[in-house]
Amino acid sequence: MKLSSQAQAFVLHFGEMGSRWGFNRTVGQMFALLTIHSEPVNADQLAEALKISRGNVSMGLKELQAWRLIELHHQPGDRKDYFTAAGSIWDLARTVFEERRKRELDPTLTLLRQLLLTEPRDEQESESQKKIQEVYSLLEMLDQFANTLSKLDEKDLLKLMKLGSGLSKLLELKSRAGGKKADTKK
Amino acid sequence: MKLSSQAQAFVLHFGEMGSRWGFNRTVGQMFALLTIHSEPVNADQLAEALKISRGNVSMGLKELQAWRLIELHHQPGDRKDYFTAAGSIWDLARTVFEERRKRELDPTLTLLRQLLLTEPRDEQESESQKKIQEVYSLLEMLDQFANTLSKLDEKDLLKLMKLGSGLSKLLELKSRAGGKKADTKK
DNA sequence: CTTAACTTTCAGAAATTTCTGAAAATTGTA
DNA sequence: TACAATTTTCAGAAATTTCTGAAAGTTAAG
Repeated sequence: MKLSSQAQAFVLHFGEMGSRWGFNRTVGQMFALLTIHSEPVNADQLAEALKISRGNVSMGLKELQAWRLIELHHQPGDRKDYFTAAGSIWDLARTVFEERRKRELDPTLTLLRQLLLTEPRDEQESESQKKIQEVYSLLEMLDQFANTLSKLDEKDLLKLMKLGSGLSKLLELKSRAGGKKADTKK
Repeated sequence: MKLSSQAQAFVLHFGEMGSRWGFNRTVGQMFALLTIHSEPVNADQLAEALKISRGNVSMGLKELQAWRLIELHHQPGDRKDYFTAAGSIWDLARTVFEERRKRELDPTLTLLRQLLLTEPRDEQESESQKKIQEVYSLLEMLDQFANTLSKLDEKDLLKLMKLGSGLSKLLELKSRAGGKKADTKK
């Protein structure tokens, strides 16, 4: 479990960025390590490579499993648990995207939906309600869009992301061609 | 500065979600408050409404300004600084999106670019390099795509997000129509 | 220039999050 | 069943982040 200096830098950086991506430093490091290292790695190796306690590794692995970012394996004749990143870089990015949508959008949508149920009692509340409705509509749409993106297969997703300025042209094209809902819009 | 119970719930929730969205609790609350409250608000009012110290408000405002999420105003005959959310809900969402891209993607792209410059010294390093390249390619593409989305005008963005399953059909359409780069792909 | 109104700063306190390591629990083997 | 290998748990310690409030800084008006 000796890391090249490149790998080392990669791992440390993912640790630092971790909190911005939704996990803590050591979880970020563990994820990065399992991502660049294609061979399965066990908990002791992680603890040694990252210089963290065995207990911390155990908690981190649990969290990465909750994110569905790692997979458990077994080596014949070895009772230890071995882990690898769950799939290709592409698969991992997709999973992170989906999990983040769930964690960042869903709870808010649920709350806002609930707030919109209660009738405003006065002018003041009516004003708030209106803003809440706006926020809700936007986040709801964003959530649906994220969902649509998640469902695209790799080929289409790649095509879409590579469009660049072609995207607005394509959207234009759609209007002219008269997309299914083009004439339904209010 | 009395908040309706709806507004109150909204503000508290944004405080709790704050950390997942890239800012701390009180900054999240301040942002939420300025978002539902259309009238300009001054620092003392924020401190009172959120029950936090004046110093904390000052720091939070500074951070929200760094995010470009609030605007400074002045009331005639009043020396205090007043703030409002910077634009419509739509504008705000766009800004959050752009700022997050900058904070979450750019530093990593910079590091990976740098790691890719050094020649691998052995088989081990060559393996790491390969993975780093894959991660880089994906994040670079994602960054470009986010950039493209940021540049779309509101009309097109709305159209795109509302496509739903129509999106893959549209992409299909593009292939058949023979997009500019369709035959250039390796 | 002086003063009063207001804002910012920042050292230390408080709150929160993360980490350790020893003990408890689990699991496979004989 | 007994035991040794391994993993998980979790109380308290350590590290980090956030918050307070008093002092310093800034600015406009007289």
